[in-house]
Amino acid sequence: MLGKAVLGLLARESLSGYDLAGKLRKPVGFFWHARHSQIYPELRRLAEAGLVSQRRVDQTGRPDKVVYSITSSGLAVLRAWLTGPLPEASARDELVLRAYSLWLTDPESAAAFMRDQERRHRGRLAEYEGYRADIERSPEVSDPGTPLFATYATLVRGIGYERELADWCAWLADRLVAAREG
Amino acid sequence: MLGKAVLGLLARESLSGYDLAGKLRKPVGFFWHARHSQIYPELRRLAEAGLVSQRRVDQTGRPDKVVYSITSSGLAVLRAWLTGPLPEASARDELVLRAYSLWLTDPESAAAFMRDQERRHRGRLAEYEGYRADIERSPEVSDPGTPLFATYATLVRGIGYERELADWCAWLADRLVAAREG
DNA sequence: GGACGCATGTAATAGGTTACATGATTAC
DNA sequence: GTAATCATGTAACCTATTACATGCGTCC
Repeated sequence: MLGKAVLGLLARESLSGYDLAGKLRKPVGFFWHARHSQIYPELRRLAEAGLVSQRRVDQTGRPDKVVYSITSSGLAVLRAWLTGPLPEASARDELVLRAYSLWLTDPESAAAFMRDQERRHRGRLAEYEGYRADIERSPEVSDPGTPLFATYATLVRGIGYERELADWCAWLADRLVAAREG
Repeated sequence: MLGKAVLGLLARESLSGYDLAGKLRKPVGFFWHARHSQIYPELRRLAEAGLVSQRRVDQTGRPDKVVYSITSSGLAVLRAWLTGPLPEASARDELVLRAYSLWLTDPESAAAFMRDQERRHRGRLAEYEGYRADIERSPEVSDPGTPLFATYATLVRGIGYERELADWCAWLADRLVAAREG
């Protein structure tokens, strides 16, 4: 899976391991991330499998680097994966897991906690809305053949996700205290 | 994290490892799952830490079993965790990762794929709506001090999640083909 | 001289999946 | 007999996180 994330980035532009690590620090497509300690070994594997090629780039004023490019065989692998069978997603969410045991705490603390989480996700939502305002100015967002279209699609998902989550936090916080008063 | 899921279940009722594995086969609270190979070692760790106690139950007509109960110290750990600091959730979603590279495929295949995913999530949504109809009949859902309240909260999150995801799939599929026609 | 960014790696540990393994009882 | 459910475990493998490690160049 990490390999596909890396190939997806390299299909857009050639990058060094360092650049890839930078992009994958914040989740790519808002739903995948990785650290450099994972990326360098993965690049070696991809290179050994012939899915990426490497090119040494000598630099002055900063350390030399190795730039990776996707190969035609890498592109083929990526394309085949895109619309292939998708295994059951195993959703894991610590926040919801906590909610499952929230009946053990006093409703006030629980509501305060959920309000705090709501704030967090509203913040991320606002950030994403900002990206959207920017990205929508480009006419390319309407063209499914452009990377920007795909980035936009993942951004819209990110916005929907954060909004739904924030709304749920608010709903739960309300319900926790409403029961007290009602 | 798995330990908290197990404690959360044992806070509701005492269970054997087998029972726990059964409950965790389908995600508990709709957002956490595990397999028996993970659960048995975890129970041993929890027992060693004094967070659960074990009791041998002899059975006739079926194999004997070991039933685990949460201890007061286990309850304390669970309560402390509930509203404690929540580390940044690292969202990982293969479907959205694929969307990030969907510009590489022809829009028709991509749209068909997304429609298929939409169907999948609408199905799960319908299933969850069914649970909700059932659960809402009980007056306990309004009482934050009951496990049912907490279960209901996670169910509502599951419904929101699936609906948002299905809507996004439909939106993306529309946009992929709309561009062709428009 | 020290902090920061560029650039790349390895090692230890933790978490999770798949597969291997056993053995009892019940239902067909 | 044979498949399914109850019941419990281990081992190999893969993935991911945290920490350790190095070294260059620039900016203050």
